[in-house]
Amino acid sequence: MKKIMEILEETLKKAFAEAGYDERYARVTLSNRPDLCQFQCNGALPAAKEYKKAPLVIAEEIVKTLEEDGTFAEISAQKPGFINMTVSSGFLADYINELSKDECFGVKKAEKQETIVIDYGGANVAKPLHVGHLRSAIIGESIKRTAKYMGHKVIGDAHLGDWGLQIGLIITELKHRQPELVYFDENFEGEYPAEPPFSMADLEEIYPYANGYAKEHEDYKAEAQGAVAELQAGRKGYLALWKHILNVSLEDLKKIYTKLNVDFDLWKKESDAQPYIPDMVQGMKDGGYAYIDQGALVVDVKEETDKKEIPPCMILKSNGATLYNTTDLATIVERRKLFDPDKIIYVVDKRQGLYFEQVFRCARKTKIIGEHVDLIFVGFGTMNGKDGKPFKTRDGGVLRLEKLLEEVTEEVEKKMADREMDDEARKDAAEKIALAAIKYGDLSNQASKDYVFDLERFTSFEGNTGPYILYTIVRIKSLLRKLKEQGIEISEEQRILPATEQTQTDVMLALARWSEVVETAFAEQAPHKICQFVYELSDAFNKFYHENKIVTNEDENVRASHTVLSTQVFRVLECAIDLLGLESPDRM
RNA sequence: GUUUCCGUAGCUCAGCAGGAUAGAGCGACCGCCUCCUAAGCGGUAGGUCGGGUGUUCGAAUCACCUCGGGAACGCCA
Repeated sequence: MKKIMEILEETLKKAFAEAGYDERYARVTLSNRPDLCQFQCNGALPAAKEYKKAPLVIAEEIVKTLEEDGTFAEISAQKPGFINMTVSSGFLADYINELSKDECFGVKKAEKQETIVIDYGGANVAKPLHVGHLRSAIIGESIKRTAKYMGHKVIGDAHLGDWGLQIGLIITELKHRQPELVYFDENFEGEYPAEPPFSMADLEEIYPYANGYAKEHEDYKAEAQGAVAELQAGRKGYLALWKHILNVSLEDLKKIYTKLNVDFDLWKKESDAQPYIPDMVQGMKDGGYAYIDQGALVVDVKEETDKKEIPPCMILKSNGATLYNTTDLATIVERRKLFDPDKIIYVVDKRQGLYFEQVFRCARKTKIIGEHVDLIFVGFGTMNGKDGKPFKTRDGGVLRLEKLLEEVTEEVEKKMADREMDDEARKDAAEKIALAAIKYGDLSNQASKDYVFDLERFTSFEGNTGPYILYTIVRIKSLLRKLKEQGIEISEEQRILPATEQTQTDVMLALARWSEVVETAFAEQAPHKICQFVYELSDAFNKFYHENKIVTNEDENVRASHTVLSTQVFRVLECAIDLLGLESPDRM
């Protein structure tokens, strides 16, 4: 289905053409003066220059040809040369009724289905998820859902970090603590134990300790790096330990991601790309791209047009070990082989921007990825505390994601204390509201910017927050439930009547924007645009709700019409929050 | 040092393919429940869009400069 603005634009184009002007001037936008009109066209202003006429004269000519058009309740030429348009309530009602029949409420499925890999996990094994992983998960999940909704074939990959220095650190620390373990006996020939020699809790303690220690002790760090190299070279005992670490962590990670309503289609790990490395590296050497510099194997990626110095992309460290770059490049090889994607989207901390630029350039230069494949870096900002500095716990430590969820849920439960609900429903609602508070608080900001995590504000049930959105949905659910209780059935054929007052018109105009919002949110990887829309629609609906009796309306036709309109709002809101990765409770 | 991002109301943020009086929310103040969830709705106050110059009929939006803050800049990921 065409968007409402496309319809208006076509109408205007005809008018421009008829009046002898280029139809490219007929661009229609939302009005920035809603007090005057709903839509506007500013084309007469630039056209004035080309045709050497006063803009207002042009605008008037256009308006004249459209005055009788039933689309508009009002169309007029204003001051410098604006064309102001307000559509007729009949046209709007017809339009919304048509949209209602559409499966996706007007969203056009992509004409060409693309295969898109979205890399948005980045969690490291052996490290508990902390708030730093939150953004990647939340934003990536939303982008993934939006892409799927647009009809693309999307593969969300957790892409766990299981092959880097952190494993070396853990192995080293274990070796120091329990040198007697068979994993460290190079002459050991038997089967390694099936049970891991540590629990997740152990790992959570070991890693930060080892990491801190390595920062202060060069030799210890060197030992850890050596362990990584040995692991990568295939030392059996280390491989066995690595497997244990992986298994223990994976279970924990899956649990928490489930709680976050984040589900990956694929749980690939850095190590999975290892088999692709030898050939890839060989190819880079054979192709004459890679050379040895200061002992390390690198590929130059700087370009003539660069304003800044782009360092070469390192492929192998001077000790022969692979690193992040190697793995990421090999992962591209792997993804190409397994999925032949049209696009790979990386949802990563924006501080890695330069790094990914290097990797992307290297991938293209060495031809491990074709020109037609889009490599997209979606860099997100830092989540800060109220002090404007990176989010920390009160004692300065990193806050575990689980803990954060708990705290927010508790906060919500506190606020729900006076609600009359049974415990199970309350718990369910509190969890959904808490998640909405966190996710909406995050997603409503532009991803690339830092933002302030404010528990008070996010869990507040007022204003532009997740809870407010859920509340709006719950209100509609409640309405529909009431209707059912009273045995009132609304036929599927029931149409929405033309609006008789402003709040209804506003709801309908908001609904009409859905398709455009989803499409831009997808094209720009901008979930915050969905949030903005969701808020505006909720706001419009709450005003409408306040002004109108729906279930209790005396006029049967109006009641039916209002109910259908509410149902459509409900449909769109549910769909929208699903794209954000939220769920609404039945009551709250 | 180089590069880059950001600076919009007291606070948190939208707006930025240039267009009319720059929008929300929170906070402050004032109102609205015999009526479908008041977790709602209405209203008031609050801004030289960091500063400057330029391009333009027109700049929060584009260019340049400047101030302030963050970040990145080969053997971490």
